[in-house]
Amino acid sequence: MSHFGRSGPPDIKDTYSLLVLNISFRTTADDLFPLFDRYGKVVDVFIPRDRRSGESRGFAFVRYKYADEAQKAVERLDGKNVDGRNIMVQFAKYGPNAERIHKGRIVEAIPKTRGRSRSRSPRPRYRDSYRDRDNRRRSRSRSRGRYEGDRYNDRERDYRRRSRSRSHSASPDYSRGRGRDDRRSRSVSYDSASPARHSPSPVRSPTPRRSPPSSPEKGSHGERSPPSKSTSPLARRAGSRSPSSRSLNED
DNA sequence: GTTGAGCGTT
Repeated sequence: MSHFGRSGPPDIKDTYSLLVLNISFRTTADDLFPLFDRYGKVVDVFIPRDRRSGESRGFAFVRYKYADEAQKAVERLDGKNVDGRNIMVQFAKYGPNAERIHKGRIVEAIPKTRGRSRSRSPRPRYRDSYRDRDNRRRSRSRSRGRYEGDRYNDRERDYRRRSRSRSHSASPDYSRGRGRDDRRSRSVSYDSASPARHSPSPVRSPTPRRSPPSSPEKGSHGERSPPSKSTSPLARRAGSRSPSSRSLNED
């Protein structure tokens, strides 16, 4: 998708991959191509997108044919304002298929047994990601500023907290105050939506009449028979009559 | 309609 050929990478033998970060979510490969093509021969422009949502993840990969052109593009386009966001262009460090990249150039895949006991210094085995990339991709965005630890595991949250202390400045007082305010604000919203504005007790369901909060009921009818063991007066009455084929006709 | 550190597809 979003690249020239629809059969994966066209030709990655001597191309130089550039990683473009901090681009807008609306920026597409077609928008980046003319911008990067001005500084050299762009072989391919690819923007990883989410499979479920289909939206861009906010970064792109631009492949140049020559290193000097790629280097020039990095220096020229790094920090350039594109679509309202200043992009960050740098050489890619990792490859799509575990290829080794030397200064952005795809050298070769990781060999199995070759020169293992050479005089080469033992580089760290843990390169970085490739094992948690799916994890952090799930919590890609927009769930970080409000509710944390709601459905994410503790290890995931801890991982993000420690690793992303970059522009994160929060004090316990601020966090506590905001949480309290937020909670109260939400409660007010619910009361406002209720037909009866009176809420004698801040806890308990605001409508203890006949419809639980689980039923998205707005008016008077539209209540199907609950599939569970709900013993609502209405449901029980209907069930007592015709539990099989009358509920559809009844209104 | 939202979000914002990072490293990629048939």
